[in-house]
Amino acid sequence: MQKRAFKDKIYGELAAITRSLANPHRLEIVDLLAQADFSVEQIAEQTNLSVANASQHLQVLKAAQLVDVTRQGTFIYYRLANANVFKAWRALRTVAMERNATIEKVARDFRKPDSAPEPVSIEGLRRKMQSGKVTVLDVRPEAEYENGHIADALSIPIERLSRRLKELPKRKEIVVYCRGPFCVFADEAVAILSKAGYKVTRLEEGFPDW
Amino acid sequence: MQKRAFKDKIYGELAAITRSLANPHRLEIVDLLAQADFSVEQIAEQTNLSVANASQHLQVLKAAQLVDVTRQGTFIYYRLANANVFKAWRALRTVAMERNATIEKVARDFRKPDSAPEPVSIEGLRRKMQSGKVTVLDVRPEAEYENGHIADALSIPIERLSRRLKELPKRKEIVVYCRGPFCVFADEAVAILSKAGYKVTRLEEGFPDW
DNA sequence: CAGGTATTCAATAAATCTATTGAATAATTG
DNA sequence: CAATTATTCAATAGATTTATTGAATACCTG
Repeated sequence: MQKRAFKDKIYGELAAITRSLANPHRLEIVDLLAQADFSVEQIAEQTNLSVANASQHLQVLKAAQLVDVTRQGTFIYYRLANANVFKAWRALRTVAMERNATIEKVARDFRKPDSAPEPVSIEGLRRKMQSGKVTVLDVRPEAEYENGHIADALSIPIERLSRRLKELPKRKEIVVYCRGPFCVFADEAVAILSKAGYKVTRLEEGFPDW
Repeated sequence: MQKRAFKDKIYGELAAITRSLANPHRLEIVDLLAQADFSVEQIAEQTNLSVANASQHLQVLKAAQLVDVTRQGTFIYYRLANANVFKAWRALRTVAMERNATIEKVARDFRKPDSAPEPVSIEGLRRKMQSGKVTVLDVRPEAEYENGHIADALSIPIERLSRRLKELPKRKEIVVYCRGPFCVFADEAVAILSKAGYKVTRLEEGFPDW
């Protein structure tokens, strides 16, 4: 094989994999699958896609071998093929957040109305946890918490938070986390909790980053 | 802004940046720019593109803010915007090499005819260097060597290697490196040197990875 | 400022990607 | 086995991406 043909082949394959990620819905799906396994229907619901359309996008990811499937009865569960897929997603996310002013602006504007406090970084949370003066709260759906969570974190899914406030100690500071920097569960939790008089911030990133 | 509109905006921007990488030529350009700055003409030459076409691809990367430019006289030099762009490229490369059997196969087939020895990893080279029994050889063009190289590496651009063999000590093992895992300069060097009786292997990855 | 060189722009046709729709398939339940 | 449910497939129209071509622009040299 000639040198040029070799390179065309290699970069062509590389681009094919990259293209399989280069779509808003598929990126959202990858971000979701970083939490846990989900069925096609669940994925469609979470991402506001029709089931057929979600399925098509999942086929694209599967063809690129970025996701794996397991059948359980009539349900087919999708998951990320491995941790490197998450790392690639995160590397793209990092570049995008850093290079693209729109993303930061949109995120800030979305959160501003709640006059939210500055999010805490992963490093910051580690320090707070070592000093022991913090309650860590996971507001993702229970299944995702069970699939993995920050050690000693409490689980109160966001939609039940208002009714379960009394489970949270009033004295300690609370740090809430959810799926990732683009997940709004933690923002909603911060709004609810600060209104209820808690000292609360959100973790900047999400559990998979942790 | 509604939750769905927020997500559509965020993932849309993310996908736009990902799309700017999702093309074989643009990936090759990013891989090249990881070495040093290059003018449009140089980029076009290295990647076998017409100048106009290379320019268009560079515009796409520039619009995504993945590259920066400097004008020097009539030349315009492009460079990667920062190290995170290289990290994103590498994360994609890692996933692709791991998930896509074609890439490994093509790379192996291309190298096999030379009955090349197994490449050494970055870790492996570090160990060899500590024991001091290795000559490290950089076969990239001189400008790239000058832009940055492995400490104590010799520089002999691949096209001059055959004529400058006497500069290399015969006794020590040689490890050659070049631009990256898809760069064939190191493979050519291994072929030349092993034919000349040297004990030689290539570094699996390239200088930017180091 | 005229001529030359490096780069970008603009227009276009071919190829590829996307969402939608409705039908087909595969496993489970009764 | 028929009915049900979850998922995939197939066809298609509209949108986007790409390479090519030739012209336009920006800067340098003399």
